[in-house]
Amino acid sequence: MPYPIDHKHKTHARIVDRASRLFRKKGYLATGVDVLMGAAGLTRGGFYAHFRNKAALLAEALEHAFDESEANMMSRGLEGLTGDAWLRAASERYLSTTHRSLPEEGCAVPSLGAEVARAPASVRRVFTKRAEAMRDRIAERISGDRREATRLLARWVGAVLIARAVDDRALADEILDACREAPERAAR
Amino acid sequence: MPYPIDHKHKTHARIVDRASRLFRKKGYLATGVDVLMGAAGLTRGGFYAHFRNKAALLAEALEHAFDESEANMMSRGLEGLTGDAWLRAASERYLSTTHRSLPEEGCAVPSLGAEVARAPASVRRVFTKRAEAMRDRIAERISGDRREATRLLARWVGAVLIARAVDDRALADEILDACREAPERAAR
DNA sequence: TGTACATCAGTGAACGCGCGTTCACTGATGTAC
DNA sequence: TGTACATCAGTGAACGCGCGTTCACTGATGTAC
Repeated sequence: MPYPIDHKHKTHARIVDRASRLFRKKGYLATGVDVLMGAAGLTRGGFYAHFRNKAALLAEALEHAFDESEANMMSRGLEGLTGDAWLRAASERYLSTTHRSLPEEGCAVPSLGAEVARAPASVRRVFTKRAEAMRDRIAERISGDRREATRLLARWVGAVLIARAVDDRALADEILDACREAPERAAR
Repeated sequence: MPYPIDHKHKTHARIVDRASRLFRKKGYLATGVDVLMGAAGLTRGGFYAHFRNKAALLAEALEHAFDESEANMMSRGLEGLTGDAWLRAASERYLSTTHRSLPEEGCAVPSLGAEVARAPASVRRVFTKRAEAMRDRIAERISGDRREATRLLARWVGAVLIARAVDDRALADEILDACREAPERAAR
Protein backbone atom coordinates (compact mmCIF):
# COMPACT_ATOMS: atom_id res chain seq x y z
CA MET A 1 0.00 0.00 0.00
CA PRO A 2 1.35 3.44 -0.89
CA TYR A 3 1.63 6.16 1.77
CA PRO A 4 1.01 5.62 5.51
CA ILE A 5 -2.56 4.40 6.20
CA ASP A 6 -3.65 7.67 7.85
CA HIS A 7 -2.00 9.97 5.31
CA LYS A 8 -5.15 10.74 3.32
CA HIS A 9 -7.19 11.13 6.49
CA LYS A 10 -4.72 13.69 7.84
CA THR A 11 -4.78 15.65 4.57
CA HIS A 12 -8.59 15.57 4.56
CA ALA A 13 -8.70 16.87 8.13
CA ARG A 14 -6.23 19.64 7.24
CA ILE A 15 -8.39 20.81 4.32
CA VAL A 16 -11.51 20.81 6.54
CA ASP A 17 -9.73 22.79 9.25
CA ARG A 18 -8.42 25.46 6.85
CA ALA A 19 -11.81 25.66 5.07
CA SER A 20 -13.63 26.01 8.36
CA ARG A 21 -11.46 29.03 9.21
CA LEU A 22 -11.59 30.65 5.77
CA PHE A 23 -15.36 30.21 5.41
CA ARG A 24 -15.98 31.83 8.79
CA LYS A 25 -13.59 34.70 8.04
CA LYS A 26 -14.25 35.46 4.35
CA GLY A 27 -17.58 33.74 3.75
CA TYR A 28 -18.41 30.53 1.88
CA LEU A 29 -19.07 31.97 -1.59
CA ALA A 30 -16.10 34.32 -1.35
CA THR A 31 -13.62 31.49 -0.70
CA GLY A 32 -12.60 29.63 -3.87
CA VAL A 33 -11.54 26.00 -4.11
CA ASP A 34 -7.99 26.91 -5.18
CA VAL A 35 -7.54 29.27 -2.20
CA LEU A 36 -8.85 26.54 0.11
CA MET A 37 -6.47 23.92 -1.26
CA GLY A 38 -3.57 26.38 -1.29
CA ALA A 39 -4.17 27.06 2.43
CA ALA A 40 -3.83 23.30 3.03
CA GLY A 41 -0.59 23.19 1.00
CA LEU A 42 -2.18 21.43 -2.00
CA THR A 43 -3.36 22.28 -5.50
CA ARG A 44 -6.84 22.69 -6.95
CA GLY A 45 -7.13 19.32 -8.69
CA GLY A 46 -6.88 17.14 -5.61
CA PHE A 47 -10.04 18.57 -4.08
CA TYR A 48 -12.43 16.06 -5.67
CA ALA A 49 -10.53 13.07 -4.31
CA HIS A 50 -11.68 14.31 -0.88
CA PHE A 51 -15.13 15.89 -1.40
CA ARG A 52 -18.03 15.33 -3.79
CA ASN A 53 -18.27 19.11 -4.25
CA LYS A 54 -17.75 22.43 -2.46
CA ALA A 55 -21.04 22.16 -0.52
CA ALA A 56 -19.95 18.80 0.94
CA LEU A 57 -16.87 20.54 2.32
CA LEU A 58 -19.07 23.26 3.83
CA ALA A 59 -21.03 20.59 5.72
CA GLU A 60 -17.81 19.10 7.14
CA ALA A 61 -16.38 22.54 7.87
CA LEU A 62 -19.51 23.41 9.87
CA GLU A 63 -19.18 20.27 12.02
CA HIS A 64 -15.57 21.17 12.67
CA ALA A 65 -16.41 24.81 13.48
CA PHE A 66 -19.11 23.81 15.98
CA ASP A 67 -16.77 21.26 17.64
CA GLU A 68 -14.08 23.88 18.03
CA SER A 69 -16.15 26.87 19.09
CA GLU A 70 -18.40 24.97 21.52
CA ALA A 71 -15.33 23.60 23.25
CA ASN A 72 -13.60 26.99 23.36
CA MET A 73 -16.52 29.07 24.50
CA MET A 74 -18.83 26.81 26.47
CA SER A 75 -16.70 24.06 28.01
CA ARG A 76 -12.92 24.51 28.29
CA GLY A 77 -12.16 25.83 31.78
CA LEU A 78 -15.86 26.02 32.68
CA GLU A 79 -16.28 22.37 33.71
CA GLY A 80 -17.24 23.03 37.31
CA LEU A 81 -19.70 25.87 36.67
CA THR A 82 -23.51 25.82 36.39
CA GLY A 83 -26.39 28.30 36.56
CA ASP A 84 -25.53 31.97 36.87
CA ALA A 85 -21.79 31.39 37.29
CA TRP A 86 -21.57 29.42 34.03
CA LEU A 87 -23.85 31.90 32.28
CA ARG A 88 -21.68 34.86 33.23
CA ALA A 89 -18.48 33.11 32.18
CA ALA A 90 -19.87 31.79 28.86
CA SER A 91 -21.48 35.15 28.01
CA GLU A 92 -18.17 36.87 28.65
CA ARG A 93 -16.47 34.58 26.17
CA TYR A 94 -19.15 34.62 23.48
CA LEU A 95 -19.55 38.39 23.74
CA SER A 96 -15.83 39.16 24.01
CA THR A 97 -13.98 41.55 21.68
CA THR A 98 -11.78 38.54 20.83
CA HIS A 99 -14.78 36.65 19.47
CA ARG A 100 -15.94 39.77 17.65
CA SER A 101 -12.61 40.32 15.92
CA LEU A 102 -11.69 36.69 15.22
CA PRO A 103 -14.62 35.13 13.35
CA GLU A 104 -12.26 32.49 11.92
CA GLU A 105 -11.95 30.90 15.36
CA GLY A 106 -15.48 31.59 16.56
CA CYS A 107 -19.03 30.36 16.38
CA ALA A 108 -20.26 29.50 12.86
CA VAL A 109 -23.79 30.81 13.49
CA PRO A 110 -23.20 34.58 13.13
CA SER A 111 -20.54 34.18 10.42
CA LEU A 112 -22.24 31.56 8.21
CA GLY A 113 -25.91 31.46 9.28
CA ALA A 114 -27.21 33.57 6.38
CA GLU A 115 -25.25 31.56 3.80
CA VAL A 116 -26.41 28.28 5.36
CA ALA A 117 -30.03 29.44 4.99
CA ARG A 118 -29.39 29.61 1.21
CA ALA A 119 -27.36 26.37 1.04
CA PRO A 120 -28.50 22.86 -0.06
CA ALA A 121 -30.50 20.70 2.37
CA SER A 122 -27.47 18.51 3.17
CA VAL A 123 -25.68 21.56 4.61
CA ARG A 124 -28.74 22.88 6.42
CA ARG A 125 -29.29 19.48 8.04
CA VAL A 126 -25.83 19.54 9.61
CA PHE A 127 -26.34 23.11 10.80
CA THR A 128 -29.73 22.24 12.29
CA LYS A 129 -28.35 19.29 14.25
CA ARG A 130 -25.41 21.26 15.60
CA ALA A 131 -27.30 24.45 16.43
CA GLU A 132 -29.94 22.44 18.27
CA ALA A 133 -27.22 20.54 20.15
CA MET A 134 -25.58 23.83 21.11
CA ARG A 135 -28.88 25.18 22.41
CA ASP A 136 -29.39 21.98 24.44
CA ARG A 137 -25.88 22.20 25.87
CA ILE A 138 -26.65 25.72 27.08
CA ALA A 139 -29.95 24.52 28.55
CA GLU A 140 -28.18 21.76 30.51
CA ARG A 141 -26.01 24.36 32.21
CA ILE A 142 -28.85 26.71 33.11
CA SER A 143 -31.34 24.48 34.94
CA GLY A 144 -32.65 22.75 31.79
CA ASP A 145 -34.80 25.59 30.47
CA ARG A 146 -34.57 25.17 26.68
CA ARG A 147 -36.69 28.21 25.90
CA GLU A 148 -34.43 30.40 28.01
CA ALA A 149 -31.39 28.79 26.33
CA THR A 150 -32.89 29.61 22.93
CA ARG A 151 -33.31 33.27 23.88
CA LEU A 152 -29.77 33.39 25.19
CA LEU A 153 -28.26 31.88 22.05
CA ALA A 154 -30.32 34.18 19.79
CA ARG A 155 -29.15 37.22 21.73
CA TRP A 156 -25.50 36.11 21.62
CA VAL A 157 -25.66 35.45 17.88
CA GLY A 158 -27.42 38.72 17.06
CA ALA A 159 -25.02 40.73 19.22
CA VAL A 160 -21.90 39.31 17.57
CA LEU A 161 -23.38 39.66 14.07
CA ILE A 162 -24.25 43.34 14.60
CA ALA A 163 -21.03 44.16 16.48
CA ARG A 164 -19.01 42.80 13.54
CA ALA A 165 -21.01 44.62 10.85
CA VAL A 166 -20.87 47.97 12.58
CA ASP A 167 -18.02 50.33 11.58
CA ASP A 168 -17.62 51.93 15.02
CA ARG A 169 -15.55 50.27 17.70
CA ALA A 170 -17.30 52.11 20.56
CA LEU A 171 -20.76 51.12 19.33
CA ALA A 172 -19.65 47.50 18.87
CA ASP A 173 -18.33 47.40 22.43
CA GLU A 174 -21.56 48.98 23.69
CA ILE A 175 -23.62 46.27 21.95
CA LEU A 176 -21.54 43.41 23.33
CA ASP A 177 -21.58 44.94 26.78
CA ALA A 178 -25.35 45.48 26.86
CA CYS A 179 -25.92 41.86 25.82
CA ARG A 180 -23.57 40.53 28.48
CA GLU A 181 -26.09 41.49 31.16
CA ALA A 182 -27.99 38.45 32.46
CA PRO A 183 -31.73 38.30 31.64
CA GLU A 184 -32.52 38.17 35.36
CA ARG A 185 -30.71 41.41 36.06
CA ALA A 186 -31.98 42.99 32.87
CA ALA A 187 -35.54 42.69 34.15
CA ARG A 188 -34.63 44.10 37.58
CA MET B 1 -33.98 68.06 -22.73
CA PRO B 2 -34.52 64.35 -23.59
CA TYR B 3 -36.83 62.21 -21.44
CA PRO B 4 -39.04 63.54 -18.60
CA ILE B 5 -36.94 65.19 -15.87
CA ASP B 6 -37.64 62.45 -13.30
CA HIS B 7 -37.16 59.54 -15.71
CA LYS B 8 -33.63 58.68 -14.62
CA HIS B 9 -34.50 59.13 -10.97
CA LYS B 10 -37.39 56.67 -11.31
CA THR B 11 -35.17 54.11 -13.05
CA HIS B 12 -32.52 54.54 -10.36
CA ALA B 13 -35.10 53.99 -7.62
CA ARG B 14 -36.41 50.88 -9.42
CA ILE B 15 -32.92 49.34 -9.60
CA VAL B 16 -32.35 50.08 -5.89
CA ASP B 17 -35.69 48.52 -4.96
CA ARG B 18 -35.08 45.32 -6.94
CA ALA B 19 -31.49 45.07 -5.68
CA SER B 20 -32.60 45.55 -2.11
CA ARG B 21 -34.97 42.58 -2.47
CA LEU B 22 -32.56 40.32 -4.36
CA PHE B 23 -29.64 41.02 -2.00
CA ARG B 24 -31.77 40.15 1.04
CA LYS B 25 -33.13 37.00 -0.58
CA LYS B 26 -30.11 35.58 -2.44
CA GLY B 27 -27.21 37.42 -0.81
CA TYR B 28 -25.03 40.25 -2.11
CA LEU B 29 -22.23 38.21 -3.69
CA ALA B 30 -24.66 35.69 -5.18
CA THR B 31 -26.58 38.38 -7.08
CA GLY B 32 -24.86 39.47 -10.29
CA VAL B 33 -25.14 42.87 -11.96
CA ASP B 34 -26.91 41.47 -15.03
CA VAL B 35 -29.55 39.72 -12.89
CA LEU B 36 -30.07 42.95 -10.94
CA MET B 37 -30.52 45.02 -14.10
CA GLY B 38 -32.73 42.37 -15.69
CA ALA B 39 -35.01 42.51 -12.63
CA ALA B 40 -35.37 46.25 -13.24
CA GLY B 41 -36.15 45.66 -16.94
CA LEU B 42 -32.77 46.93 -18.15
CA THR B 43 -29.51 45.51 -19.49
CA ARG B 44 -26.09 45.14 -17.89
CA GLY B 45 -24.36 48.10 -19.53
CA GLY B 46 -26.55 50.82 -18.08
CA PHE B 47 -25.57 50.01 -14.52
CA TYR B 48 -22.57 52.33 -14.37
CA ALA B 49 -24.61 55.35 -15.44
CA HIS B 50 -26.37 54.94 -12.06
CA PHE B 51 -23.74 53.59 -9.63
CA ARG B 52 -19.97 53.92 -9.25
CA ASN B 53 -19.80 50.17 -8.63
CA LYS B 54 -21.70 47.24 -7.13
CA ALA B 55 -20.78 48.17 -3.54
CA ALA B 56 -22.30 51.65 -4.02
CA LEU B 57 -25.58 49.96 -4.94
CA LEU B 58 -25.35 47.80 -1.81
CA ALA B 59 -25.11 50.96 0.31
CA GLU B 60 -28.23 52.42 -1.34
CA ALA B 61 -30.06 49.08 -1.17
CA LEU B 62 -29.37 48.92 2.57
CA GLU B 63 -30.86 52.37 3.15
CA HIS B 64 -33.93 51.31 1.19
CA ALA B 65 -34.25 48.01 3.07
CA PHE B 66 -34.05 49.72 6.46
CA ASP B 67 -36.63 52.34 5.40
CA GLU B 68 -39.02 49.63 4.27
CA SER B 69 -38.59 47.10 7.08
CA GLU B 70 -38.59 49.65 9.91
CA ALA B 71 -41.85 51.06 8.60
CA ASN B 72 -43.41 47.63 8.13
CA MET B 73 -42.37 46.08 11.41
CA MET B 74 -41.98 48.87 13.91
CA SER B 75 -44.31 51.68 12.88
CA ARG B 76 -47.17 50.95 10.46
CA GLY B 77 -50.32 50.30 12.51
CA LEU B 78 -48.40 50.63 15.80
CA GLU B 79 -48.53 54.43 16.06
CA GLY B 80 -50.49 54.59 19.30
CA LEU B 81 -48.57 51.92 21.20
CA THR B 82 -45.74 52.25 23.72
CA GLY B 83 -44.06 50.12 26.38
CA ASP B 84 -45.19 46.50 26.72
CA ALA B 85 -48.04 46.83 24.22
CA TRP B 86 -45.71 48.09 21.47
CA LEU B 87 -43.08 45.50 22.44
CA ARG B 88 -45.52 42.62 22.11
CA ALA B 89 -46.84 43.84 18.76
CA ALA B 90 -43.40 44.58 17.27
CA SER B 91 -41.96 41.27 18.53
CA GLU B 92 -44.87 39.43 16.95
CA ARG B 93 -44.07 41.03 13.60
CA TYR B 94 -40.30 40.68 13.71
CA LEU B 95 -40.52 37.08 14.94
CA SER B 96 -43.37 36.06 12.61
CA THR B 97 -43.20 33.11 10.21
CA THR B 98 -43.85 35.68 7.47
CA HIS B 99 -40.64 37.51 8.31
CA ARG B 100 -38.78 34.19 8.54
CA SER B 101 -39.91 33.02 5.12
CA LEU B 102 -39.74 36.35 3.26
CA PRO B 103 -36.24 37.74 3.79
CA GLU B 104 -36.63 39.83 0.60
CA GLU B 105 -39.16 42.05 2.38
CA GLY B 106 -37.64 41.89 5.83
CA CYS B 107 -34.94 43.39 8.02
CA ALA B 108 -31.50 43.62 6.36
CA VAL B 109 -29.60 42.79 9.56
CA PRO B 110 -30.07 38.98 9.66
CA SER B 111 -29.96 38.59 5.86
CA LEU B 112 -26.99 40.85 5.06
CA GLY B 113 -25.19 41.48 8.38
CA ALA B 114 -22.40 38.97 7.78
CA GLU B 115 -21.73 40.24 4.25
CA VAL B 116 -21.77 43.85 5.48
CA ALA B 117 -19.08 42.95 8.04
CA ARG B 118 -16.84 41.98 5.08
CA ALA B 119 -17.85 44.92 2.86
CA PRO B 120 -15.98 48.23 2.23
CA ALA B 121 -16.13 50.99 4.85
CA SER B 122 -18.63 53.02 2.79
CA VAL B 123 -21.16 50.19 3.09
CA ARG B 124 -20.44 49.54 6.76
CA ARG B 125 -20.91 53.23 7.55
CA VAL B 126 -24.46 53.18 6.13
CA PHE B 127 -25.26 49.99 8.02
CA THR B 128 -23.89 51.42 11.26
CA LYS B 129 -25.99 54.57 11.00
CA ARG B 130 -29.18 52.68 10.21
CA ALA B 131 -28.73 49.88 12.76
CA GLU B 132 -28.03 52.45 15.47
CA ALA B 133 -31.11 54.46 14.42
CA MET B 134 -33.20 51.28 14.54
CA ARG B 135 -31.97 50.52 18.05
CA ASP B 136 -32.77 54.08 19.14
CA ARG B 137 -36.26 53.87 17.63
CA ILE B 138 -36.89 50.74 19.69
CA ALA B 139 -35.54 52.49 22.80
CA GLU B 140 -37.93 55.42 22.29
CA ARG B 141 -40.86 53.02 22.41
CA ILE B 142 -39.75 51.16 25.53
CA SER B 143 -39.13 53.92 28.07
CA GLY B 144 -35.83 55.09 26.55
CA ASP B 145 -33.62 52.23 27.76
CA ARG B 146 -31.04 51.88 24.97
CA ARG B 147 -29.27 48.92 26.58
CA GLU B 148 -32.54 47.03 26.80
CA ALA B 149 -33.33 48.00 23.19
CA THR B 150 -29.93 46.64 22.14
CA ARG B 151 -30.64 43.29 23.81
CA LEU B 152 -34.04 43.16 22.20
CA LEU B 153 -32.72 43.85 18.70
CA ALA B 154 -29.87 41.34 19.13
CA ARG B 155 -32.33 38.65 20.21
CA TRP B 156 -34.68 39.38 17.30
CA VAL B 157 -31.85 39.30 14.78
CA GLY B 158 -30.33 36.09 16.15
CA ALA B 159 -33.70 34.37 16.28
CA VAL B 160 -34.58 35.15 12.66
CA LEU B 161 -31.07 34.24 11.46
CA ILE B 162 -31.17 30.84 13.16
CA ALA B 163 -34.81 30.12 12.29
CA ARG B 164 -33.99 30.68 8.61
CA ALA B 165 -30.85 28.55 8.59
CA VAL B 166 -32.45 25.60 10.33
CA ASP B 167 -33.92 22.85 8.09
CA ASP B 168 -36.80 21.96 10.43
CA ARG B 169 -40.02 23.94 10.42
CA ALA B 170 -40.98 22.89 13.96
CA LEU B 171 -37.64 23.90 15.40
CA ALA B 172 -37.77 27.22 13.56
CA ASP B 173 -41.22 27.92 15.00
CA GLU B 174 -40.00 26.93 18.47
CA ILE B 175 -37.10 29.39 18.21
CA LEU B 176 -39.29 32.28 17.09
CA ASP B 177 -41.86 31.47 19.75
CA ALA B 178 -39.34 31.29 22.59
CA CYS B 179 -37.89 34.66 21.57
CA ARG B 180 -41.30 36.29 21.44
CA GLU B 181 -41.52 36.12 25.21
CA ALA B 182 -40.87 39.51 26.81
CA PRO B 183 -37.67 39.82 28.90
CA GLU B 184 -39.76 40.75 31.94
CA ARG B 185 -41.78 37.58 31.78
CA ALA B 186 -38.72 35.50 30.84
CA ALA B 187 -37.14 36.42 34.16
CA ARG B 188 -40.32 35.67 36.10
C1' DT C 1 19.76 -5.78 1.62
C1' DG C 2 18.43 -4.09 -2.94
C1' DT C 3 15.49 -3.71 -6.87
C1' DA C 4 11.01 -3.88 -9.55
C1' DC C 5 6.52 -3.13 -9.14
C1' DA C 6 1.57 -1.75 -8.03
C1' DT C 7 -0.92 1.65 -5.78
C1' DC C 8 -3.16 5.95 -5.53
C1' DA C 9 -2.66 10.89 -3.46
C1' DG C 10 -1.90 14.78 -5.60
C1' DT C 11 -0.80 17.68 -10.07
C1' DG C 12 -1.88 21.08 -13.43
C1' DA C 13 -3.95 22.01 -17.86
C1' DA C 14 -8.32 22.48 -19.64
C1' DC C 15 -13.59 22.84 -19.70
C1' DG C 16 -17.58 26.18 -20.04
C1' DC C 17 -19.38 29.77 -17.56
C1' DG C 18 -20.52 34.03 -15.15
C1' DC C 19 -18.38 37.74 -12.82
C1' DG C 20 -17.67 43.24 -12.51
C1' DT C 21 -16.52 46.78 -15.48
C1' DT C 22 -15.70 49.61 -19.91
C1' DC C 23 -17.01 51.80 -24.06
C1' DA C 24 -18.42 52.98 -28.80
C1' DC C 25 -23.02 53.13 -30.20
C1' DT C 26 -28.20 53.61 -30.81
C1' DG C 27 -32.47 55.46 -30.57
C1' DA C 28 -36.28 57.70 -27.82
C1' DT C 29 -37.24 62.04 -26.31
C1' DG C 30 -38.23 67.36 -25.58
C1' DT C 31 -37.05 71.68 -27.78
C1' DA C 32 -36.24 75.11 -31.48
C1' DC C 33 -37.65 76.84 -35.54
C1' DT D 1 -48.43 71.94 -37.19
C1' DG D 2 -44.34 69.62 -38.91
C1' DT D 3 -39.47 68.80 -39.28
C1' DA D 4 -34.41 68.93 -37.81
C1' DC D 5 -31.68 68.71 -34.14
C1' DA D 6 -29.17 68.02 -29.59
C1' DT D 7 -29.32 65.36 -25.61
C1' DC D 8 -28.27 61.43 -22.97
C1' DA D 9 -30.50 56.97 -20.93
C1' DG D 10 -29.80 52.67 -22.12
C1' DT D 11 -27.59 48.86 -25.33
C1' DG D 12 -24.71 44.98 -26.11
C1' DA D 13 -20.18 43.38 -27.40
C1' DA D 14 -15.92 42.97 -25.35
C1' DC D 15 -12.25 43.04 -21.53
C1' DG D 16 -9.55 40.04 -18.26
C1' DC D 17 -10.38 37.19 -14.57
C1' DG D 18 -11.70 33.62 -11.29
C1' DC D 19 -15.16 30.27 -10.54
C1' DG D 20 -16.34 24.90 -9.74
C1' DT D 21 -15.32 20.76 -11.86
C1' DT D 22 -12.94 17.06 -14.86
C1' DC D 23 -9.28 14.22 -16.26
C1' DA D 24 -4.99 12.21 -18.17
C1' DC D 25 -0.81 12.19 -15.78
C1' DT D 26 3.14 11.98 -12.33
C1' DG D 27 5.74 10.57 -8.74
C1' DA D 28 6.18 9.22 -3.71
C1' DT D 29 5.35 5.37 -1.21
C1' DG D 30 4.98 0.40 1.02
C1' DT D 31 5.30 -4.35 -0.46
C1' DA D 32 7.01 -8.52 -2.87
C1' DC D 33 10.70 -10.96 -4.22
